[in-house]
Amino acid sequence: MSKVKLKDVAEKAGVSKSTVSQYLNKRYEFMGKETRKRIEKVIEDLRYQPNEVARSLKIKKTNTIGVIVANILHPFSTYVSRGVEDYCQQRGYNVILCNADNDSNKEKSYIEMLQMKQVDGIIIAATGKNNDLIYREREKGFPIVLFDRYFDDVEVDMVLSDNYQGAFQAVEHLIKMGHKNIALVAPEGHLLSMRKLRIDGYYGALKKYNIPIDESYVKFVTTENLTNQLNDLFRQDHVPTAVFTVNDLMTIEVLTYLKENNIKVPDEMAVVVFDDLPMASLLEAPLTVVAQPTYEIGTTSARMLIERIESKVKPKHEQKILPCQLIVRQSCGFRKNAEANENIPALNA
Amino acid sequence: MSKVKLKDVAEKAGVSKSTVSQYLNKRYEFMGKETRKRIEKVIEDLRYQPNEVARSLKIKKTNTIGVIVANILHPFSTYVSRGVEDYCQQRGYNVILCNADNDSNKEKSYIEMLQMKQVDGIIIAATGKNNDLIYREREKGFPIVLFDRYFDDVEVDMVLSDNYQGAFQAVEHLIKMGHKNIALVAPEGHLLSMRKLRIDGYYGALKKYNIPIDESYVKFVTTENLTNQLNDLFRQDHVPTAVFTVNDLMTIEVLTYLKENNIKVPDEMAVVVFDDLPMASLLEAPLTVVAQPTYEIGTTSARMLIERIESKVKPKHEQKILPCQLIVRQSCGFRKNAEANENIPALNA
DNA sequence: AAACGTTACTAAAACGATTTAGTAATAACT
DNA sequence: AGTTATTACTAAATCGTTTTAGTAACGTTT
Repeated sequence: MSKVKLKDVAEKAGVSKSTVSQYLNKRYEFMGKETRKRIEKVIEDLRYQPNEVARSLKIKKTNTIGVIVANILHPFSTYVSRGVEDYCQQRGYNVILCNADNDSNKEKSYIEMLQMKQVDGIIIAATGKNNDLIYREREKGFPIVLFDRYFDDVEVDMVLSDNYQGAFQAVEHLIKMGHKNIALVAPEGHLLSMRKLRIDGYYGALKKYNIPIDESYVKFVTTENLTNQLNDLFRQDHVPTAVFTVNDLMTIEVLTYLKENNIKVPDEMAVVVFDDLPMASLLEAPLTVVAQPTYEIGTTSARMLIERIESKVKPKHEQKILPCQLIVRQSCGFRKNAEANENIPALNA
Repeated sequence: MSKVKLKDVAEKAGVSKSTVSQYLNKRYEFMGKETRKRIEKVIEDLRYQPNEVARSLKIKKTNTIGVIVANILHPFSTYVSRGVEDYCQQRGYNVILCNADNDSNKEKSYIEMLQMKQVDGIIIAATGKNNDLIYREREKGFPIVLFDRYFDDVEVDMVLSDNYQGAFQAVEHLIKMGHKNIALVAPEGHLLSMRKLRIDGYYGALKKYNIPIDESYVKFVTTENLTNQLNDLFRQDHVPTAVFTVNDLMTIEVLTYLKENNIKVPDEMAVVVFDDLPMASLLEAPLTVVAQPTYEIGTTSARMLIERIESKVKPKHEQKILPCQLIVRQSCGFRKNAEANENIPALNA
C-alpha cells in the first residue's frame, strides 16, 4: 500500500500533474472552477498529502531551520527553544533541535549535518571554536543568527541579553541594600565572552560606588576545587555579607553549600544570582535574580533569521541586545521597610 | 556562487556521477584505488556536501524522526527529549521537536506536517483526541511510539512509567511514616489515563493498609477554584497531616499555598509529590518525590521507534513500563531515626 | 476574416541524488 | 582459442514535485 502521489490525484481527477500542482500552490486562476472542485474532492478522497521532500528539492527551500543549543536540559535553552518554536510555527517553519553540549566537534558536525539537510538557516549558541566555519557560511549568504554568546571576530547577526547591565544591577542592588563585602562566584576556565561581561558588571558596580575590590571575594571555581574555594570564601576572617553568582550552576552549588553549612539566607548571607530558576520563588528564601529575556531571545532570533531567509539581500550584520530584568525577592535581604533604600544616592559618592 | 553538487565532483574527478555516488555510499569495490583517491581529493577541495534532500527523495528515507511533546518548558518533556536526542544522534537520526500544548488541533497538524516532511517515524505524548489518525497510520505501517499517556483503544507501541506503582509507593511511604489522614490534590477535568493511575495508586495504598477513605481529603482543582479548594482542604475541622500531589503543577500550587499560609512542611504538613523537580532538594524542606525515569523514557522510545523503522516487519505492538523511583528527602517528615519505620509491617493489617 | 487575448489546460524538463543494466577491457580457466 | 569472470567504470531512469513554454479552443476587436 504505497503512498498516494500527485500523479494519482492527477489521473483520478482527469487532469495533468501541472494542474494539480497549480492547485496545491493555490494558483486557482490557471484552472476552471469545475476542475478545481474536482481536484479538491479527489485530494480529500485519496487523503493525498504532498511530499515535502520532493517539493523542497525542486524549490530549494525546506521551510526548516536548525537550532543548536548548549543543553536542552538547561532552562535557558529550553525557554529560548520555545520562543524559537512558537515564532517559527506561526511563520510556517519547522525546527530541528540539536544539543551541542559545549562540544565544538559536536557543534561542527551538527552545522554540517543541518546544511546537508538543506535547512534554510541556523540559530546557534556558538561555542566560539567554529567561528571560521560560521563566518564562511555567512559570507556565502547562508542565514545564521548567533545568540547568548558574543564574539567580536565574527560578523554575523546576534541576539544577546545585556549581561553587563544585568550583573551591574544585581550588584548595585546589593550595595543599595547596604552591602559592601560582596563576593563573586564564577566558573573558572576560558571566559566565555558573556560570562566575562557579568564579571565586568560586578566590578563596574563596585567601582561606581567606590567600594574597594577585595580579590579574596572573587572565586573562580571548577567542579574539583569547588568545596575548597567555597570554604576559603565563607570561612575566612572577614566573610562577605553577600554573594553574587554568575549563572545557575554556580547558584545551585552555592545554595547547596550554604544549606549544608547551615548559613542562613539572607540573614547571614545575602544572595543575588544571574538567571532565574523555575522554583526560585519557592526556596527557603525566595531568590532575587537577574532574569534574562529568554523567550524573547528565542522569538527575536527566529524573527531575525526568517527575515534574512526571506529577504534575499545580505545587509550588514545586526546585533540586538535585550535588557535583563532584576527580580527582587528575598534572598538579597529585602525587607518590607527596606524599600526606601532603593533611592538612596550612591553610598560613598 | 551556487552550491557544489555531485555533478561538479564527477566532472572535476573525470568520472561519472554513478562512481561518485558509489564512493559516497562507501561501495569502494566498484572503483579503482586511484579513482577513489582522486574523488576523495576533489570532494575535499570543493568542500562538497551531499544534498540530503535529494538523497532522501531517492531512497525514501530521511533519517529524521518527529517528537511531539506537550510542552518543552516542562522538565518532564525536556528530559524525555534529551533522551530521544541522545539516542537518535548516536544512531544517525535527527529529530524535529514539536510542542503540541495539549491542543489536539495543533497535534493533528504537527502529525500531518511531519508526515509531509517524510519523517521516518514519530514519538508522541498523545492528547488522545487523534487516536483514530494515529491508529490509521500505525495500520499503514508507519512507525509511531506513544509515551507518557496510556490509551487502551489504540494498538501501538507505548512506553510508560509505572504511575500506579509510583503513586502507591509514595502514599505507602507516608503511611509508614505514621500518617493516616492523607490528602490528594489532582487537576480536575477528564482524567488523562496516567493521572488516573496515580489516583488509583493513592486509593490502592490506603486500601492495602485499611485506612478509610475520606472524600473531603480528595480535591480536584482547576485554576479557578484552586484557592477555594485548598482552603476547604486545609482549613476544615480535622485537617490532613499529609498531602500527595499528582503532578508538578499541583505541587507548585500546594507548596505556594502552604508557604503563603505559613503552614510548615513537614512539621505541620507532610508532602510527597509526583515528578521530581530540578530544585526539589534546595527547598526549605527538600521534597520527597516519586521520580519518573524521564531520560530512559526518551531513550527507550527512540530505541523502539528506530527498531520499528529499521526492521521492516510489523510485529504486534509492544508496551514498555518503566518503574518510578521514590526519592526520600525531608518533606515527608523523614527524620534520621524514623528510618526504622520503613520496615514495619502494614499498620492495621 | 485576420489578429489578438483569454481561458484552461498539458508535456517535458528540471531539482540532485541513487540505482539498474550494460559495456569494454583485461584476467583466468578449460 | 573460446568462454567466462572480474574489474572499473558509464548512461539513463527514477524519486515526486514545480515550472516553463506551449497549445487548442473560444471570444473579442478592428
